[in-house]
Amino acid sequence: MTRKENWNDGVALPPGLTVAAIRKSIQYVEKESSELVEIYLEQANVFSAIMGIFGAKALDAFSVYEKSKDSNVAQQRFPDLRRRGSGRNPPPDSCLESKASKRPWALQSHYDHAGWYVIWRYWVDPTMSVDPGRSVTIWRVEVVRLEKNDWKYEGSGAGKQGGGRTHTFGLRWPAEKLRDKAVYERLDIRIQGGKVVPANGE
DNA sequence: GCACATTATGGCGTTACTCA
DNA sequence: TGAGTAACGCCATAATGTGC
Repeated sequence: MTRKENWNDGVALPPGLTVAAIRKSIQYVEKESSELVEIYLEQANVFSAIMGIFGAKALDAFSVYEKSKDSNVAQQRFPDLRRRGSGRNPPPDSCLESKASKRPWALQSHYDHAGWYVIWRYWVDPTMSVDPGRSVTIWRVEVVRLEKNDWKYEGSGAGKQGGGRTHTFGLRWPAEKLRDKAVYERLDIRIQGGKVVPANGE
């Protein structure tokens, strides 16, 4: 493998989560999602949701975190994952949320739950120029413990008068909060002009 | 003044629950 | 049983803020 990558041992991980589990998860998500790029081209938001789901699925398989046994909860309630044996209403330290985004820093959610978050930053490369045979590349993975007040309410103009998105919560100062939380980082991909691009000359 | 990050606001998708 | 509501999953872009 020729990819240039960096693993940062200094990032705090939630109890029981290992770097090995994250490594396997990255491989799994990249492989599975590469086969679904058509969805990205069709509708990016749906693809991104699927990326998050793949992330949760991988961590369920490779770590001590697991999806809720109650399928209703697993499908739509916080958290995506909980530590094995942490019970029905796990404390924030045992909650793990899997999120995927193609944006460099920003993080949006529909809820302001406290807990651990794993963020899969991905890049879609239909020409497969960065990784031959692979059209989806995870270029950074952040692991961070967030509190309720790290989230800022972002209102919505949607209402009786007309459409719009439903309200969201956005992470305050994402770049500052996440800068040193990257447990994994590709060195041959960087942020330029607020966009993700392959580094020149690689 | 430029480059970049952040904020605000526009959009779309699914599924489950509640209640008339 | 069907409509409305609420919960979840996101992206894009223009305007504004900030640091060099």
